[in-house]
Amino acid sequence: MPGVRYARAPTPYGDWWLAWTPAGVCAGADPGWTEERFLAWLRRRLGGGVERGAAGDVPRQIDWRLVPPGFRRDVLAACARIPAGTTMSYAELAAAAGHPGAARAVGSAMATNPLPPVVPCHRVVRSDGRIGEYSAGGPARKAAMLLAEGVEVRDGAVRR
DNA sequence: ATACCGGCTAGCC
DNA sequence: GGGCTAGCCGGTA
Repeated sequence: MPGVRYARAPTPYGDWWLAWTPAGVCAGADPGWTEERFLAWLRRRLGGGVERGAAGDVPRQIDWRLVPPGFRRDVLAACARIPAGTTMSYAELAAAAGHPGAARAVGSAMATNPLPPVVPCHRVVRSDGRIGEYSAGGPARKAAMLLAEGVEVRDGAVRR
């Protein structure tokens, strides 16, 4: 799959690894990943033809090629519409995505989000306000990211 | 089919 | 508030 570029690019949460095609951003990985790890991860999913690009060339659009249509795409697309500085519970996101009652499965979909932090799965928290888990760096990073965009986080929970 | 498993939840102490 | 539980849904082996 030629035409895939990647770079360590600035985000509101620091420099993250991002990958893109002419169609849009298709993958992301947290700052803790080494370049080798991200590259290997990209090649396994997109094939060869992945090359380093310029951080300034990252498109704004999202390229959903790594998210198969269906439940996961529905949920991640709905997640992408959560405004910065706000949060939604797993149950609310399930309903917003057209799958009421699937809160538990939404957690699993977030856990396999291939494009953090572009698809802001860090804005999805538990119904009781507790921060919940975060695959791309753990709950502490999730809390820091929320704080960075103005969400009040106290004792591992957000205001509800 | 069938049996787990996991970024959850509501209900009940 | 805390802790525990059965129930929940979609993914994967």
